[in-house]
Amino acid sequence: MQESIKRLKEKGIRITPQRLAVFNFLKKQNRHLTAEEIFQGIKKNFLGLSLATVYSILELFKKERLIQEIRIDFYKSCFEVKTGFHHHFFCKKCGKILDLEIKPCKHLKEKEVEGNIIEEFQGYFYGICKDCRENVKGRKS
Amino acid sequence: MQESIKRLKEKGIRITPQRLAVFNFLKKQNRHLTAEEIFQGIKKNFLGLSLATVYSILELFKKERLIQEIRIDFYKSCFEVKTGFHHHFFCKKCGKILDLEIKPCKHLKEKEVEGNIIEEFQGYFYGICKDCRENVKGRKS
DNA sequence: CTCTGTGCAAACTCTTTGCACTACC
DNA sequence: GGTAGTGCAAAGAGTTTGCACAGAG
Repeated sequence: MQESIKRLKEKGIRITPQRLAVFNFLKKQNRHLTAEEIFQGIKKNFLGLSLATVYSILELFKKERLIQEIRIDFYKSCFEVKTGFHHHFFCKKCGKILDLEIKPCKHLKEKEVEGNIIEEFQGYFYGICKDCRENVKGRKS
Repeated sequence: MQESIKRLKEKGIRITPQRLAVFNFLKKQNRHLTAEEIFQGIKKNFLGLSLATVYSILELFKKERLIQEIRIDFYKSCFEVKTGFHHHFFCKKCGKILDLEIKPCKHLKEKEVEGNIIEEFQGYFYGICKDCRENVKGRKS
């Protein structure tokens, strides 16, 4: 809690209960969540917390590089606290998003490619996840 | 032209003037285009071509793996004819999407990762493109 | 001739915006 | 106390859907 406040202050972010709640919720869940999920997860502690506020807070955190936005699922964004660099996998069948453990290759960490400044990289894999694959097998189809 | 018809027929896609037009336009332009751009580019040849039809055709082509969808720009999709595997770059300043020539590493072509079946990979870089970077330099800011 | 594709307009989802009110620092 | 953040509701963009008509095979 104190540590969250410190992280936000370091970035020059003014502390509000809403911001702390969003940051702590993301940290505690430690996975990718949609704005809606964050909103639902927090709102019981705030009479009248607004989804628009959640979006604006996420936008701010993103700008300050505290979190990253993942848009592997075409029709909604997920957010997660920035951790080690990793790729994501999206299951076309069940819509699940997984973190992949495979090491990203070296040149994905370069700061410049072909004259363009790289601030960020997102690696998205699409396919059928282990679970869905095994279910299909089970049904021997 | 004949070749396009052949490609579509191979995939079991029924030939219509609209589908041919979309496919040929994408092939001719040979770059990522939004649904809207495709629509605008073709509609002069079709009194009353509909944007919804363009979307449905793109969806079909995508399913048949003739084209790929690129969603590096969070708020709109681009489509391009499937070509050699490459990464994309998105300029946060001007919104331009570039193809990067860097070779993707070997394991990005694997068909299976950690038990999940991989059908597709998208590598998205975000940053400031060469042109915008130089303009800023020029203005010595 | 039949089944599939198309056009149109309306609907839908997620996200953003504008403005008055609130509350951090 | 002043500036920056919040809530609300409404707007916005891009995409999808439903249905009647048209056209490919």
